[in-house]
This record gives sequence, C-alpha cells and structure tokens, in this order.
Amino acid sequence: MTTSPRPAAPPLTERQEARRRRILHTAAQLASRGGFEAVQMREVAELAGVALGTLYRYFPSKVHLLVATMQDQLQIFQEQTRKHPVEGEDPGARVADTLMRTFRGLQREPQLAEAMVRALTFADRSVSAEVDQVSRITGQLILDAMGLTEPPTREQLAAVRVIEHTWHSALVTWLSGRASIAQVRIDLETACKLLTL
Amino acid sequence: MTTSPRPAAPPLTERQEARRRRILHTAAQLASRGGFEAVQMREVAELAGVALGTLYRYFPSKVHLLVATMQDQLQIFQEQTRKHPVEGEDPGARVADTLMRTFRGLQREPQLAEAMVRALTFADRSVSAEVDQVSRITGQLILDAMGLTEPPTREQLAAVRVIEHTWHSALVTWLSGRASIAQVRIDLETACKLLTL
DNA sequence: CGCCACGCTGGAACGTGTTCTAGATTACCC
DNA sequence: GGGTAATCTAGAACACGTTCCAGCGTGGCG
Repeated sequence: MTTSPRPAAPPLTERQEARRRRILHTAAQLASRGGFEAVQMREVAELAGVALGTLYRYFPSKVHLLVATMQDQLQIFQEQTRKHPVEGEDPGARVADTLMRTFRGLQREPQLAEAMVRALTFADRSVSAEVDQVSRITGQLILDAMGLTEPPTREQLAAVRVIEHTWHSALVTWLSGRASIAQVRIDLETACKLLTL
Repeated sequence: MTTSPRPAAPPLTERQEARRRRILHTAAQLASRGGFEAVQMREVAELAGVALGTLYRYFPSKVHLLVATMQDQLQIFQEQTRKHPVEGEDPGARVADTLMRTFRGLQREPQLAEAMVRALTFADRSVSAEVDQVSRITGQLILDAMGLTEPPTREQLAAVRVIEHTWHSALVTWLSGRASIAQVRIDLETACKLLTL
C-alpha cells in the first residue's frame, strides 16, 4: 500500500496553506455551533473567503473536509497527551484514562464532535485513506499510553484494535444519546482488560 | 424512558402492512444493487407503488427506512441462528462463530450491508429508538450464542457490550475496505476473550 | 516585458432528500 | 348508506451537496 492514489501532494504555497487553514478553521467553527448539518459548503466557502470551486479543490467533499478536521483535532490531543501523559501503574488503566481524557476533550464541543464522527462513520471508500490516517493516530495514542519499553506483542496489538473499535463505537453511541459518559468509561475499561491478560 | 416519543403505533390495516412490506422489500432490492446511494426515495416510492408522501409517512427519512431494513434482516438471522445454533464447547468461540456466520450472511449481499450499516452509523438522535432496537437484537444474538443456563453476570454483560462495539466497528471497517474478513474474525475472537476471564 | 499555465472567482445548473398542497380514496362510525 | 376524518396520490417546490463553466489574476519563464 503506497501513497499511489493520492498524487503525492504538491507542496502548497504560503497563501495556499493559509487558505487551507482558514477553511478548516471555518468548518470547525460552524460545526461547533450546529454539528454536521450546520457545516454547509456554501457557507464554509463564504466565511473562509474562497469560492465554492476552490473549497472543493482543497477538500473534494464535505466528508473529506470534516475528516480532515478530525485529523487536526486528534493531532492536537496527541501532542497535549505527549506533553502531559497520564499517571498510573497499570497500562490498562492508563489507556482507559487517556481515552477518557480525549473523550472529555470532545465533550467540550459536542456539536463539533458530532460532525466529525458522523463524517468519519459515513465516509465511503473514496475517503478511506484519510479515515485510515485518523485510525492510525488513534492507535498511536493508545500505544503511547501503554508506555511500552519494547515493541508490542501480537496479543497487545490485537487488544489495541479492539480498544480502538470500542472507542469508536462508544463515541457513536454517546453522540446519538444512547449511552452516558459513565457507560462509555465502563466500556473502555472493560476493553482495556484485554491488555493485561 | 417510556415509549412516549413514538405515539404507540396504531395497528396497521392489512393493506397498510402490505404497503410497508412492499416498501421494505423494494429498499432492500435497490440497496442490494447499488448500496446506500442507489436507494433513492423517488425510486423506492415508484417501484413500491406508493406516492412519495406515503413513503415518508411510513419512514420519515431514508435513514429510518434503511435502519428498518436492517432490523428486518437481523431478525431473520436471529431466527435462523435460533433454529440452528452453532456447536462448540467454549462460549467465547460460539459467540465469535455466530457473529462470523452473521457476517458471512451480510457478505453475501455486500451492497445491501453497506447501505444498512451506513444508515445505522449516520443516524442522528431522531432515529435513536430504531437504532437501539437493532442494538438490542444484536445483543440478544450474542447472549443466545453464549447459551447461558443462568442470568448473565455484570462482567458478562460488560463483555457483551464490548463485543457489540467491536462487531459494529469491525463491520464499518470492513465495508470501507480497510480490513479483511480474516482481520474481522481476529478482532471478534480477541473481543470474545473477555467472556472467559 | 510579454506570455503561458494554473489556480481562483462568481455564478449558474443539476441531482436527490425532504416538505408541502390540493384533491381523490378509503376506513370507520352512526 | 351517508358523513367524516384519516390516508393516499400526483406533483410542485425547496435545500443543500456537487459539478461545471467562462473569465480574471498571478507567478514563473523565455
């Protein structure tokens, strides 16, 4: 799996980078207000000061745009977590705590979270590279929290996958109002038991 | 949590029941061909022989329609599984096998699966009752496979939740082409280890 | 400096989910 | 059977994601 389908992104000029950031920022702002449906492409374009066609040149669909927003946010969380890792003896507990911390970060802007997660799960194959990237960051977040001194075992990697599934699905469940935060915590803790088998 | 938001569904006449089934059947058929995007409300209405407004009276949105389709399909799987439960000693293995069997059932109509699962994860709060129903059926499927002789313990229920999360998220991952069937099986087996702790 | 290729702009246009309306049909009650 | 309220029909209309196009800037190259 090389980077073949994406044509090796030509480097952006400064103005282009600025436009890209303006678009992402606008999208996040609109999403924070009204969630997925409040992110309307025409409005994003207008508020970001670009033409609709340009917006689509940068992000080929609304889903691409919101998944890119998620990448952005996750990376911020990741940096914060690396600067201030959670304390604790048990790796499982550290992972659960780290994810719960991220969770509370999302909770602070629930509408934004809704928009990003809806996009993430609604994404079809044309977005799979970007979604994969998000998945990779999440996995890395978990691995970081485990604080390994040696490469992870096969069993640990399998456990990480299940934790990631649980994290993702629990998020969806919470966003649709079908589970409480407390329930999410319990689910994550349950999944994290797999780390210390 | 009573059934208050849904006004206690007035019983349908025979003609109405037939219409409902015709709509569901048409939706499944279109989905089987071209997935989520091939289920177009106008076309469903036309092929099912009802007016567009009527379609919307029965299913208030495309997502509702497809989630109802999923309910339908899952119930069929559930009945089949109850008639022919999987063999085996280990409860964890039985659960994993049961879910993999259901998985292969979905695999037989991948486009239909795509449509139903996309709808399920895209559903917002207005569909949460229906999504919850799907979740309940899935949970029951797992509990059935465990073959309990006494009520499940708290730990078992927690494990079932994580297995359900894993099932759901693995399905999404497979549908978007980011995981193979083999990987899905591994993930499910990993999650099922939680049952025999 | 002149020219070219490329990116950007404004805006029209299209497709599909969803809503609305006016009138026909049906189901139910007396 | 007649009256009435609910349901169904056909079709227009609207909203928003997406595509497309013609022309304008702009930055780099001879």
